[in-house]
Amino acid sequence: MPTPVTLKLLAQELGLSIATVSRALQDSHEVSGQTKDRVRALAAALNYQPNAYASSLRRNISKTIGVVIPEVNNHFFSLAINGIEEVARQNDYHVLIYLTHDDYEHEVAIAQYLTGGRIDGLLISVASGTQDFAHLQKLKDNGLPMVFFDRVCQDVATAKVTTNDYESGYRATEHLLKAGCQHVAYLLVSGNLSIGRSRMQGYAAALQAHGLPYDEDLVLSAGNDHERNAVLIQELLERRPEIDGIFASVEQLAIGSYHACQRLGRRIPEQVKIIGFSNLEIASLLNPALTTITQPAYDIGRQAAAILLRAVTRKKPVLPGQSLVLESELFARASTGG
Amino acid sequence: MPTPVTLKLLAQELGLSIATVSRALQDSHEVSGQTKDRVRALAAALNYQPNAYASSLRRNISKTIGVVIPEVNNHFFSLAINGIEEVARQNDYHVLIYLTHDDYEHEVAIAQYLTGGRIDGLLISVASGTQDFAHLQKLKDNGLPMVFFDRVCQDVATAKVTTNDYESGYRATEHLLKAGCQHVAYLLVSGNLSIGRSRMQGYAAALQAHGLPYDEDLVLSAGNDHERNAVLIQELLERRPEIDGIFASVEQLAIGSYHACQRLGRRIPEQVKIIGFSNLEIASLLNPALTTITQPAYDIGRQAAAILLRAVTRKKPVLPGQSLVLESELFARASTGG
DNA sequence: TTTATTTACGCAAACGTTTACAGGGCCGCG
DNA sequence: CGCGGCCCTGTAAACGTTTGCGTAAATAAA
Repeated sequence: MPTPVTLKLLAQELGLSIATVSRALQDSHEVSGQTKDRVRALAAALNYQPNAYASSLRRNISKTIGVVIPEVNNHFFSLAINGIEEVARQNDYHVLIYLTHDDYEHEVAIAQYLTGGRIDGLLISVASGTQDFAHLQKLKDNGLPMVFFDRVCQDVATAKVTTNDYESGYRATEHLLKAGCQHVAYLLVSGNLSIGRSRMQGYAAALQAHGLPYDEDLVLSAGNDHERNAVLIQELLERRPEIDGIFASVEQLAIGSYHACQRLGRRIPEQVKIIGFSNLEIASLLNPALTTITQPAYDIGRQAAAILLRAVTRKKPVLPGQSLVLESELFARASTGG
Repeated sequence: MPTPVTLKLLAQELGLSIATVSRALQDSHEVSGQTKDRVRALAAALNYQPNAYASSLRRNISKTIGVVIPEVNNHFFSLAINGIEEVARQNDYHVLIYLTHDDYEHEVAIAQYLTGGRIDGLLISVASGTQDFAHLQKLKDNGLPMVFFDRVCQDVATAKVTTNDYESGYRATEHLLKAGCQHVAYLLVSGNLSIGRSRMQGYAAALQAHGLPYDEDLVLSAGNDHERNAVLIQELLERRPEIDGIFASVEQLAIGSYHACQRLGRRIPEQVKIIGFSNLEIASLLNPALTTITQPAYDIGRQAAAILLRAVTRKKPVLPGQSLVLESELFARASTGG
């Protein structure tokens, strides 16, 4: 455990004051070129690394952003993190990560943590169970810049980065209808998720546009337990054998649908066609290849981080007007008869 | 931007000294029960949250660990992060995440960052291109406790959490041989990856045990570019048409093999059998279902974090003797004829 | 009563940085 | 020669916390 090399040490070694050393390292104009060179040389030689906490304390800036997401074991979120991390790195920012496991209580506890000034800004995708947003509003009221992405919360006035969920829902449903489906089920995760709502509205609108009734019994609200979800889907397919199309509003439910069909011996796409929101790179290798609505997850992460960091580095608030809506893409594959 | 609520504010409000307030909140025995109650009540009312940086600076403890991994968009690592995050949370620790994108330069830059005292400990899975470990050795010499997981570096004397790579390589190869393969190719990512070596040794040993020759031309060293890897595999299959088995030492190369076979029109498993290391939950839904060697990724993350945090919280060094080897599991599926 | 001991609190220094302010040397200009 | 100005450097305070030490009051021991 060697003695840490601090400004004080450098100053002593060089016969300078701490202030001068500090300024030299910041390339301040009030220190001579000669001195700068001497300081920099020694700093490099001793591998000086400024103490992040002392600096943060003094400047009230941590050079760190927080990312709160439901889970990381999910292609959408892991791609988004990739984008976030890249932008953060470009701006010399560090990334703290927190997982809510899609649980409201966890989310509240994390929000509580985050009031300690540990981060300069927050990127968050709210848990599906979150109905009350007081904990997030409080963070914002405390002056913490934040940007929502994907799973946003409309009640908090700040920027949000999302995909065109309504249109995507419409297109996905229409894709099934054009493929000949007459009885399309809609699968969503329960809770107040705004994206679930938007996509469902698109679903309902497409049905209506094609003269089909909206049947509430065909809408399945699933939970967090993957195995249980598969069972729920299985039960739905048994209860309503006329179902010939499934629109899964999240990837996991598309997977669950595959499992359900496998167990029931229903053939995809002959008996049931399936489309799902998904960022699986290997959708094309599934049996059968899955038709997907794919969100630009990486870009969502990048853009959300960019908006946040722009605000943070310029010390300006994040405005709702900076919100972005990116487009998702439909890849037609074998699961819908393609 | 309300005035932050600090110890000073609480002290003024209560007519106490800062020291007493601080001690009260730490439940110190040198402050009376009455006063503790008063302090706690006000702290709760004003939602006092200690300034993490001031505390870190003073105590020289950040309650933060760093996680350095090649990428997050990878089932193994995202599961591992899940485990890490869980253990960290249980210990009231925060998690900083850094991605190397499997690039040595990135890794060095990150190591440089980390010397600032920002973290109390480090969990790392090294980049495949990393051959020189001076940057990591320097971190350790600086007194930073670290634990390697999965992609370890043998040269640094600290704990490592891995899977039984040699045995897994042996079993995987044997599985192909027992399924009737005569010409088994081995796919690895280039670089000095110790896991790649161990798995390959298992591969070579299994060949020998079954009286088959080790053919260097059947060993393909791939890179970071997924598309290019698929092409390399394709070329290998064309160059050596007798290949009837592929052992992919990482998930991505199993996927690449599927793509290669798809493009060449080779049927799996009739013409080519494939087995791969993988943590894909949906391996069973692939076309055909992929036979996998699956590592206990979540547990690896948990165990590595546990070892690290035990050392950090007890201020003891991490010893090589604490290393752990977990067992991976073979799931036989259709891609090997199962 | 005096002297030790405990209890409950305050004072002040320290962690390593950043930065407002002051000041000493040196120049040129009046 | 005196004075303002510039260039460079140092002094010291501040960020919010933790903690060794001192101390006054209260209690126990002598």
